[in-house]
Amino acid sequence: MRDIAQEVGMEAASLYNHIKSKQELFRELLLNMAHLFTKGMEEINDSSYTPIIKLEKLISMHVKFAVEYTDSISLITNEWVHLEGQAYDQFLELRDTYEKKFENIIKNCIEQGYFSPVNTEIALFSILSTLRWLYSWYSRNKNMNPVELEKEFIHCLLDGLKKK
Amino acid sequence: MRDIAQEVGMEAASLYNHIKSKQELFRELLLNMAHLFTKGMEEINDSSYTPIIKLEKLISMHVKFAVEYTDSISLITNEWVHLEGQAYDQFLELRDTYEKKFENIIKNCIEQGYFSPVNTEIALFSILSTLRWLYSWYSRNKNMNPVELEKEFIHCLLDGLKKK
DNA sequence: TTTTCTAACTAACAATTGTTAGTTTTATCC
DNA sequence: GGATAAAACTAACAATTGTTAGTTAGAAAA
Repeated sequence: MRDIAQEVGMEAASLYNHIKSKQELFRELLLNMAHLFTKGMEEINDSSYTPIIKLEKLISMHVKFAVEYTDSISLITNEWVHLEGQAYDQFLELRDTYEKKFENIIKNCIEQGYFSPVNTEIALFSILSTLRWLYSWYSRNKNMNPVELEKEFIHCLLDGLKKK
Repeated sequence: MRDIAQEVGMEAASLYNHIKSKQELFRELLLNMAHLFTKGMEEINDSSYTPIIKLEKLISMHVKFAVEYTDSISLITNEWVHLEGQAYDQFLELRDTYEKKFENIIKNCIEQGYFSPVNTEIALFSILSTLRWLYSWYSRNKNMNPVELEKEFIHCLLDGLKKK
């Protein structure tokens, strides 16, 4: 809290005029970010695009967030375990439904003949790991061009799954 | 330290008969794990296998470590930033040369016509992210069969890169 | 048995942590 | 200009942290 206070130019105690506790601040940051992902997923999932285009739009969203909210993404990726009480449960539920929807889109790609039949759980895991760690590679390598990045990802993550 | 002491059945102060400091213990755990990876990489890289087989062996190593040393892998993946002084520098150097060698093997795959020409930096990043996060999916899903896992990974991570 | 050494113990330290109580400053509105 | 509210401040608290000093138990060596 003293570090945060210094960063915004006040004493640690003064922060408590604006927040109720450190946990509240942390929870707010994390759940806001989680809801951003949830909202993005819903918009994409409810659209009428083909499942492949949906995947491309999801990848695009992850790249955008990694570049735009690098710090928050670092938080949500690494520190969510420190959420307490019902915030922890709520986060896990948001994450779970996000992943389920993501996997369903992959399943649709297979059903509709775009992808060859693969283990969707592993495909999901592979894609999500890459997207979730993107922020850390991006902060090591700020000269990566986001647009280029997005294009390469769509190629690299999806083309391998496509039917020949 | 009190938690660790309880886990091994003694008082926190007694730990200091065995270690010099918390940092030393932490450093020991982390750098040992880092050297395991380095050693594995060297053995594979110095072998006379084709670059594709080398990649398969690397994947196999990551899967094995994720299953065998789940906790240490969690440490090395998430907590390395808390290394101090020269241990920090040493870790970064080990990681850097590991990644460079990994990328070189991918480049060899392209040069020797196994892979279609891709951005090797992004391919490396994608593969490594997946392998590094494997431990966390494995601890969520202990019923994953390591042998099956390895096979699926080799398929999922490499086949997408191969020439048709 | 006596000595020695290892590894546990108790008690306490200093530093750091999130937080609260009470006070003063700053801006806003009548 | 005086009242009011918001937001900063100082000072301190209680809890937790890594660690040290000094002591004691237990096994091995003499």
